[in-house]
Amino acid sequence: MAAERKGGVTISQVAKEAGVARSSVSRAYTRPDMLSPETVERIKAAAGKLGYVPNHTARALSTGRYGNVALIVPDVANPFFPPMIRAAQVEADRSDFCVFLGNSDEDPEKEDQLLGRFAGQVEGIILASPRLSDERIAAHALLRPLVLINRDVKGIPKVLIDSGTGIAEATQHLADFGHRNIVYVSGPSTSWSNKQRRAAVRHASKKLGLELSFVSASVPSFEAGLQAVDAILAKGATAAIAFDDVTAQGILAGLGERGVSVPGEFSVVGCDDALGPLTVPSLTTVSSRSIEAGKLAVSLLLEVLGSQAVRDASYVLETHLIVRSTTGPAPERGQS
Amino acid sequence: MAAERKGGVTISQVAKEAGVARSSVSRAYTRPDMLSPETVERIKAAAGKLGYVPNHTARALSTGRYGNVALIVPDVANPFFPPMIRAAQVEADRSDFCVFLGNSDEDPEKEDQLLGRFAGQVEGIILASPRLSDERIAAHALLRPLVLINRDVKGIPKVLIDSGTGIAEATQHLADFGHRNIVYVSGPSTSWSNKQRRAAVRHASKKLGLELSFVSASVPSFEAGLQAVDAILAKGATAAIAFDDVTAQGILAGLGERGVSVPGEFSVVGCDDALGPLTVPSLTTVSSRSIEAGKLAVSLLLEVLGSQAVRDASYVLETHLIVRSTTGPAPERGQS
DNA sequence: GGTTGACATGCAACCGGTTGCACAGCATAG
DNA sequence: CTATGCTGTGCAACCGGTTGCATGTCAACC
Repeated sequence: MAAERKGGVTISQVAKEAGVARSSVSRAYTRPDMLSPETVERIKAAAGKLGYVPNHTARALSTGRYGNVALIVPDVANPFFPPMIRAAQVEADRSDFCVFLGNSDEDPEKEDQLLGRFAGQVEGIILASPRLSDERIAAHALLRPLVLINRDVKGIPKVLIDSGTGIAEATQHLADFGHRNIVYVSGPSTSWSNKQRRAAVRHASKKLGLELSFVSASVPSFEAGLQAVDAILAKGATAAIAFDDVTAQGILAGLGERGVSVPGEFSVVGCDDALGPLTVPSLTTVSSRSIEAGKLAVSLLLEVLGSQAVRDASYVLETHLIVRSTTGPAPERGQS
Repeated sequence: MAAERKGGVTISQVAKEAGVARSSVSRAYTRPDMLSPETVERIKAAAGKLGYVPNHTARALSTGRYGNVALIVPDVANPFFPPMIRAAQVEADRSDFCVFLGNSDEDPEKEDQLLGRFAGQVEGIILASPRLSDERIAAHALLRPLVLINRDVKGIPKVLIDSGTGIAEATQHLADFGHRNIVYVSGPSTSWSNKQRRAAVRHASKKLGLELSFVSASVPSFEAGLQAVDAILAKGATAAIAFDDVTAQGILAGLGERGVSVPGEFSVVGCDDALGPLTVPSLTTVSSRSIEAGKLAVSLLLEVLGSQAVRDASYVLETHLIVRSTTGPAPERGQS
């Protein structure tokens, strides 16, 4: 009722109103069992009357428990991340934690800055697909609990989405369709996922006797995919596996512009299933499990926070090929 | 260098190391002009040696300036929001603010909870497309600075994306193509944007003499769009304007399943330009300006924080139709 | 040469909670 | 009837900074 202007009703005001000591008010909230039921009642009544709400910040300062975690991603707007962010959010919520979100813009330095800015108001940090060096990551991990997503640094708990399995399936799928010459359109060089995917496609191609070339789209974006098309066609390939779905869509758009039909003349495979069946033609891609990764990362972090023990836990999530409509038989070879 | 175990190098440790008082260390960071240059230098050196980082929380407690803002959205994974979130993030960063992200899952109650949880550790809150009642919003606004996006509550600063202009253009566009019977597929009933769009399409249809019906997709999602298709076709319409792009994509997919060609037999218009030209066929839609909205909302909030004055400011961003490939001439009318 | 004022720094209170410890009151055991 | 222990509450220190005020120093001024 009594909507005091701005700011704050404090513990002292409640204490005075209820005729008890400040410490009793505090305990009424944190350890009510220490007080007689009547006292608790009286305090709660006074608090209600004044509209008292415990101050999160003050509590954090004296207990060291902030009730916050931070999640840092390279690009919020990349459709791979929102579902993950959402899942992390939900999971944190279940334990009454708040989530700070950081966007590094694919920039390692920015990532470092954010890490610093968040420090001191979070209990732990989740770094998703970090672009930072192993050394810096290890340094930060020394200062506070850290969980990685899609990055493998020794001694730090992590959740890895193993796109290798899915990529291998994709390569096999293309080979089955008779493609002999394919391209892998790679993503950020500092991305663990990119390294993993690149290695997987190389390994599978070798095993299957496919000719493989690489084209680089340093940033995973629609535009980068679009711009990669000329280079891709120049390699004489009949199919491409892209670092991610967004890049793949760019490639599709570029092929369309050049009158190359998909999947008739050229096949495209994405990765991360970030767009779902939402596009037409729907994209053949590799499942990502980013939702599980987000959820898992938070619960892993909270677990680490609970038991000081810095468990060097790793969760690995396997992926699989999802065949939709952008892959088909290799075209008959007219000329070289 | 000296990587002290966990937690924190404090101001006191730095003070001892540098041989000065705690207050001087504090001032070396907040008001260096009050100290002699040499002292500042000596303190910074000591701080560097110890690896001192000012504690955000402690500072917030004593100054009341938290350096945090919260952004609450109904669904992070809805592609309309990520670009907005990103823009808000970037803008906040420019002023050294951190961003809490909240996801309400389209649930008013959850929204209320989040508002409560964030209170006490943020200086201000941005509510994007809130599903909460006007009363609750006004109540929260009384307690702390609040900025709304796509919601119009009297006396509260806001950024509105006026999709009305774009929707009117879209209706005109369909009429020009000879469509006489159209459907508006509406979104969440508590959404201000939905009300606005609904009103705009109604108004424009009336003016142009079009027959208009409504189909409801209570939640804006691909599935909801998919499920709305039967109802849409039952209305005998030749074109649909959807509440947003995601719903529109669902409609497109549903039409595809039923063998209805777009734009040959049926035209579809989305709203928000959330997907860009990313899809094939690319979606005719209404621009959203969500990036500007996110940026503007943050700068407006920071401005309100700067000058206590609760400016009842409103920014209105006009929108326009973006014609792509999902609209075309109305089909010849074979039968009724 | 004593006064004045600017400047640099230290002291101590404060922000709003939490928590170890002391203490009073009362019941039970010896 | 005193020793013992438990329970409920208050006191005061502490978390890590910020900030108003007091103090000491030194140069400039009359």
